[in-house]
This record gives sequence, C-alpha cells and structure tokens, in this order.
Amino acid sequence: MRDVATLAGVGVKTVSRVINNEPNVSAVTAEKVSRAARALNYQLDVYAGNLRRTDRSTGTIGLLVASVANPFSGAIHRAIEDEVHERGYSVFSASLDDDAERERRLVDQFLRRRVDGLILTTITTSQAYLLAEREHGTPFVFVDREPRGIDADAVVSANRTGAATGTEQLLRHGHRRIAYLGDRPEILTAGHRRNGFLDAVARRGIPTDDLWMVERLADEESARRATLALLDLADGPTALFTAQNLITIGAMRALHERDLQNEVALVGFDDVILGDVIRPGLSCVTQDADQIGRLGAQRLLARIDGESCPPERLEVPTGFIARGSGEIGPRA
Amino acid sequence: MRDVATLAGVGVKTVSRVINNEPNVSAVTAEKVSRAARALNYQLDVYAGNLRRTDRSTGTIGLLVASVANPFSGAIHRAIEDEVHERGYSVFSASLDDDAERERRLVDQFLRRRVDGLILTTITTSQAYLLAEREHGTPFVFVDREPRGIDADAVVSANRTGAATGTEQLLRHGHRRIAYLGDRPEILTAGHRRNGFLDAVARRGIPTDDLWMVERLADEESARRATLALLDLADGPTALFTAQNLITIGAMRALHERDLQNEVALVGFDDVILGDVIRPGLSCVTQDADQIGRLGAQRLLARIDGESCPPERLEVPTGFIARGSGEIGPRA
DNA sequence: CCGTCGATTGACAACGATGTCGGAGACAGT
DNA sequence: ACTGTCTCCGACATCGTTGTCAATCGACGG
Repeated sequence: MRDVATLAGVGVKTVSRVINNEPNVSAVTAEKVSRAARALNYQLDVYAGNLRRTDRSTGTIGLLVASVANPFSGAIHRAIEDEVHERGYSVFSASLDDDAERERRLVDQFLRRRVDGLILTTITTSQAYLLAEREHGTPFVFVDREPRGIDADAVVSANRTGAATGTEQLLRHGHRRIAYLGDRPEILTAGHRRNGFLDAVARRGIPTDDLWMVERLADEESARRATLALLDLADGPTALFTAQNLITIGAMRALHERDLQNEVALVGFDDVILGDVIRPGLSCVTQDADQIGRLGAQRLLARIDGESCPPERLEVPTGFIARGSGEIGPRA
Repeated sequence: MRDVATLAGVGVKTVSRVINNEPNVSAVTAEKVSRAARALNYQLDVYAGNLRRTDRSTGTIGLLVASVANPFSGAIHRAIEDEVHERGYSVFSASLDDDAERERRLVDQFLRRRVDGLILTTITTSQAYLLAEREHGTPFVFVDREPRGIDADAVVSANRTGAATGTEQLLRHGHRRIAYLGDRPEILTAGHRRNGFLDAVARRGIPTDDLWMVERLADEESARRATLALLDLADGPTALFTAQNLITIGAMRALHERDLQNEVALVGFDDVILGDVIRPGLSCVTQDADQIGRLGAQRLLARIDGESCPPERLEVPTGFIARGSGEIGPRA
C-alpha cells in the first residue's frame, strides 16, 4: 500500500480511502490511485486491516462437517457457501471424522485464524469448551447434531419423528422382525433416530426380542458386513431400517450381493444418489440438507450482526419417499 | 498477548517465545506463562504474527473445485485436506459453478486473504491473470483441468485415453450408432474426452453420420432431457457414452424412465455411488480422485517449500470397470 | 577477584492497514 | 474582509505479533 501511495503521489490513508470506497476523495485523486494499484497489481491485505479496524472482522467463517467427501455434508456445505458468499465471506471447511480430538484441534485452528463465526457438527461429549470463546465474542451455530453442555443455536432434522415415520412404513407392511442399523448411540442425532425407531415399534407392541439393534457402524463397509451377518441368520429380520446414508449404501450392497433386495424390506434415513433408479427403489426418510445449511448460515450471520436473542433450536422437517424397498412385505 | 504477559509478570516477547516453543526460556517462566495463557483462554492470532514474520505464511490454502456438492469434487477436497492437514494448513474451499466471473472473484478473495497457495479448477479461457500473482510468490496447482495461457503445475486424469478405452468397450460389443453426451467443449477436459471418443470411433471407421454429439450439458436434468430425446428417436443410438458423473446420472434416470436400461448400452466417465448395485451395473471409466487430490496437494506443498523446478503436468491413469451396462449388444 | 561466556529476558521497531485528528483550501453568508 | 462550514488529504498512533539487539545474571576458568 505504501508503494501504491508513492506511485500515485498521495498519502497511504488516501489509498486506503480509495480501495475501501470511502467518501471524500476527489475523482482525480481516486483515478490516480486506482491506476497505481492496477499497475502494481495491488491486493488489499484483509488481515492487516482487521488488526486496526474496530469491528474486528476477517470475513471468514469456519465450517466443521462430518466429512467433505460425504454427500450430505457436501449439500450442507454448498447451501452455507451460497448463503454467506454474497456477503463476501470465505469459508474454511474441515472434516470431523467423528474424532473428538480432531474436533478440538480443528476448532482451535479456526479460532487462531480469527473466524467471525463457526458452524459446527461435533462429536465431543460436551462442547462446553466453547463457552470461553463465546465470551470473546465468536458466535457459533450447530448443524445436524445438537450441542451438549452448552446452550447455542442449532439446526437439526426432525430425527426422532422422521425415524418413527420410516419405521412405521415397515410396520404397516406387516413386519415384526426388524433390524435397526445405526451409528454410535452417543451421538445425539443417532440416539434420536434410535429412539424414533423404538417409539414406533413400541406403539405397535413389538417385543424387543423380535428386534436387532446393530449400532456403532461407521461406514459402508462395516454396514455391509453387519447386514450380511443378519441376512445369513436362520431366522433373521424381514426388514431393515438404516439410520444414515453410508449405512444405507452398505446395506443395499449386502442385499444385492445376496440377491435379497426383493425379499427383505429396507427403509433408510436420508436419500442416496440413484436411490430412485435402483430396483427396487429406495424408500427413505428424506432430510433437507439445503435448508439445514441455509438456516444455519442465516442464524450465524444474524449473530455476527449482533443479534442477541436466546439460542434457538430449529428443527427441519423430514419427508418420506416410498419407492418400493420399504413396501415389500415379510416372507410368507 | 499483552494481558497474558501482564498476568504472568513477564514481557510480551517471552510470552511469544513460550507460545511458539522457542528455546531459551526457563522452565519456571514457561510454566507461569502457560498458566496465564490458559487462565485467559488465550489464542494466538496467526495473522498478526504473519505480518511481522519473515516467511510471510498464513498456513492457509485456497481450493476452487467444480462444486463442493459434487461427489468427485468432494473426493478431491478430502484428499487435499488429508494431505495438508498434518502440516497445519487450513483450507478455504469454494465452488466454481463453471462461472468465469465467479472464478475471478473467488481467486481475488483468496489472494486478499493471503493464502500460501492455490489449488484450482478453472473455467476462464485463460488463466494468464495469475501471472502477476505468481511474481508475488503465490504458487498454484491446477487439478482436474489443465491451465491455459499460463504454464503451471497440473494434475489431471488421462482423459483422452480413458474416454477412448470406454468408447472401445461399446465398439467391441458391436455398436456403431453411438451418442456422446458431454459438457461444454471449451473446457479442456471435456474437449479431451470428446477427442478420446472420436479417436476410438475413427479407428473403427465409424462414419460420423452414425454419431450423435450432444454437448453443453451442465447437470443431471439437462442430461436426462437430452437422453430422453435421443431415446425417443425412431432410429436412435444403441449406445451412450456419458462424459461426466452428473451426465451419467441423468442418462441413467432417462434409461430407467423408458425402461430401456437393458436395451441401450451405457458407458460413463467417472464412477457413481451405487453404480455397482444398480442393474445393469454401471460400466465406467474410473478416475482416481484421491490420487489427483493428493498429488495436487503434494505439488503445492513442494512449491510452498520453495521448489523451483519447471512446472509439471501429472496425468493420473484411469481404470475401467465392466459391470453390465456397457456390455449390452445393439438391438437385433 | 576479574573477565568471559552462555542463558534468559525485555524494550523497541516494524509488519500493513485503518481510526483519529487537525490543517489547508474552497466557498457561502454576513 | 471575516467567519463558519465543508471537502479533501496526510501525519501519526495503533492493532497483535515477531525479529533484533542489548542488558542482566550466574557460572566458571584463570
């Protein structure tokens, strides 16, 4: 900036004024400065300015999602990007990998970079460690999973009722011997889906002896193996409820491997690409990832703008699509 | 930091030394400082330090991908994250949306944030605008699409030979009336795939009259509609070659909509989730997104570390998986 | 007892920008 | 002509941190 000022023959403050479109600069001077800036290929250093600026904003936000390679995370990420991009924010994104230590490290990294706000999917048992940071003024919003140990804005799917709706579809078609395939129950979201499943079977009075609860499944491969084990049982389940997209994919692989996709019913939580094309089509509870991302971003932007109402918990409704796999009856 | 120094009863420079693990601090002092830092919940401001530091590094890199919601982009993103994360880098990511103006805006945004390096997928006809920035010392690497108007490191799939391989599979099964469905031909990568397709058909002496070249397809929906139009022709193609994952998905939707998935052959460029489960299975040319991301990140880190060999162009080999859809013969 | 050396520590300037403030000049109203 | 007001502009301090350098102290060898 000093160089631009010298070349234009003005003071640095005037250059700052021109670059930031501040008023009270004559057209002639502004033109001189612009020309000099172009000639030197000058780019403003937002962080240096941030140091002195009173608002202390870096124009960046930190985003922690399950994994940037997961389509559901990708959809949330995209919605957030769309929402904040027009306000000039850049997004730091990182993958949680359901690793608590990693969460802490990544959040620290974001904070050291002075993000204006955080949008988080977490795995730690308590996020109370963020309390101190909130005092410092960094707002945060939780998406997909609610916070624990701290009261903060959160945007989540209607996990419990959604899971119940999906389960009911299986019950309505006559199933009693049902397997629930989910991930770690200590994740609140997973717990809610599990409870939604149990709500539905309890309402029909299904004895728990008829259920298989397979949990702590982390990826397609473990889900596939778990499903194969169930399918190979002598008196196994006639229907599967898979609580998450990767698990759904693993279960579908297993069903097709044993050629049982038309015998054993399947309802998944969250849709999957090509779920409409596959035969039978995937019946599933749908989440509105776009809406989750948008609402999360809007909440965060409002907090950054200084809104100070009490934390809100927004629940985004789920849908249900019947495409065939959930409408298979139990074997005769 | 000043507050920590006051609380610990030492000078700021000593605090800086402790925080950065510099030598020549007595154990007692270090302990006092650490305690004070913890008490105040102090977080180092990396950007303020960067201002004075001689190496001028922010520990951030900028990543521009097709779209963070696209699974292929997600896989590249993830590989890059894994590669740079252990060195403490944070990643700014953004979606290109095949919009040239957006590309310029996002790159500017990254530069104003003083990223240490850029990993880019581009859509502009020339990236010569980056030349000036390279003088300033910011290295960049192109992934998925090669640069134009500038000589720089690039990591791309073997697009031309890969497309030829995929096309040959269709030819080997007796097809002559083949449709090519691709995106904008001015994208170099798309052009290479198109050329690979044309190489293969030319080698078999297929007259161009027997070909349908449908290009400028941007998403699933336009691909679906284009495919439906082809399928509804009186003497339409007996095989489809789809040059990109979203196009493949759109084409599969159309085939299943017309119940022609077992009549019309399909080979796609790039695999798709559940491509193995669907019937017939998706035959496709596979890309190694993980490898593309890793190599791109390694190249960038090497440049950041000061490596100054001439720009390299790395071509990542493609594979081919025959799962059924590409092995359907032409209608009798 | 003195000189030397290494370890430890803090004062200070500087990085690139912006907030504050005051000065210079133009212009209008009296 | 004088005053007041407004516009335009730059000097300067400052943001949080690190590089430089000099000061202090204790130990040790002669």
